[in-house]
Amino acid sequence: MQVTMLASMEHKSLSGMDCSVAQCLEVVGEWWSMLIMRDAFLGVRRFNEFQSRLGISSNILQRRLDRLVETGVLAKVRYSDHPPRNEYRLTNKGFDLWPVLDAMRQWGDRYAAPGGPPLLIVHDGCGSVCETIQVCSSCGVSIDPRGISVVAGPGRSGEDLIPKRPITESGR
Amino acid sequence: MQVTMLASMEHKSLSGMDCSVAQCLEVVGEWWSMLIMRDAFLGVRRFNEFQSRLGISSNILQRRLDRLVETGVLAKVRYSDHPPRNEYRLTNKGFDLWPVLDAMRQWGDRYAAPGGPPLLIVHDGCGSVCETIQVCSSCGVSIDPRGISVVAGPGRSGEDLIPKRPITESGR
DNA sequence: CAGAATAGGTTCTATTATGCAAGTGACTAT
DNA sequence: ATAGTCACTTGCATAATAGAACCTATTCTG
Repeated sequence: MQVTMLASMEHKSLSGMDCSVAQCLEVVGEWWSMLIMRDAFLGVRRFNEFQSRLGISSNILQRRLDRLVETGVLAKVRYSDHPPRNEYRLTNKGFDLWPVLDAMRQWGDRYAAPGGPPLLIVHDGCGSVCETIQVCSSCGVSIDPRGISVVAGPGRSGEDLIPKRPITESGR
Repeated sequence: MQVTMLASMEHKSLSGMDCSVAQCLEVVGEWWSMLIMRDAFLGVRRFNEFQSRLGISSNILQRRLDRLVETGVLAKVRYSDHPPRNEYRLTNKGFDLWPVLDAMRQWGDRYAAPGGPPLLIVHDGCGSVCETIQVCSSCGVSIDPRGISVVAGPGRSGEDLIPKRPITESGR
């Protein structure tokens, strides 16, 4: 699998990595990136607003925003020329990170929210507070790792695949 | 929102943080953690196997494994007493991180896999290569951020919520 | 018009984490 | 007896981070 470096630790790229999870981490795996994206989904756009909500130092925020723009998940949009002012908005590529963020939110709600979930999601379509469940795109049935098999795709040799076997401590 | 620190950077905890995404990142937000979990889902169990697949140094691997055990997503299971040998298996809590990993994989496949997806998922139930889609747990319809509203839950005051507005550069 | 405030940064330094290499202890295989 | 494996642990140089101060342009306030 040849991972050499995780998420580009401020620039060492792991280009050759043939794993999509690692590719995703290269974009949003740095220390504050995911929280910046979360705030972007909540409607935050401006430097100062990110900074005050996150409590991050401005130099780090600047580097993260620059990198998120560079990798194409945020776009720097000028909204005033006269004091030169920019805001950061999600691109479509950034918007598509929603399932990742949503999955993290649900996991955190379940395992690390003793006072109940901090945020609730209301599905406008049906009007109810809901969770997100994962279903198979072919048959629409709910899926989890126990009901799937992993095979090598076009982007990899498959030599390093381990034969299917129980993966949890309880032997599932 | 009061984030003070992202993912515990090797131990500074951000205890008071009322955001489930941040809570999740505190467990798997460190540099190699998510890739270790990915390998665990692929069936990797032993120290040496993680090390050789990831190309990570042994001291860092040790610290990551210890932390993943400490936070309860991996379990250290003794499989030999006589040379004392342990392996690391997913707990149920770790197993439930699957949607996060899967979402990252799909995003990476879409935006960072020029040679095609490195791995394909076959749904054993229907036998076809498939993707995962997210649907509303109430009505079963596919959802994305445009069709939902966010409201404060029991775990938060809601004061810092931003009124719903377009979040992408294209004004959606 | 002077002075304070705001937005969006940049620069500096101390602290902290990482990567690499080497070493340890308990065995096992030859 | 010697070499090798597995699961760690330690030390050290390097790199990334946090925190604070500083900077520039512009607007607001008195």
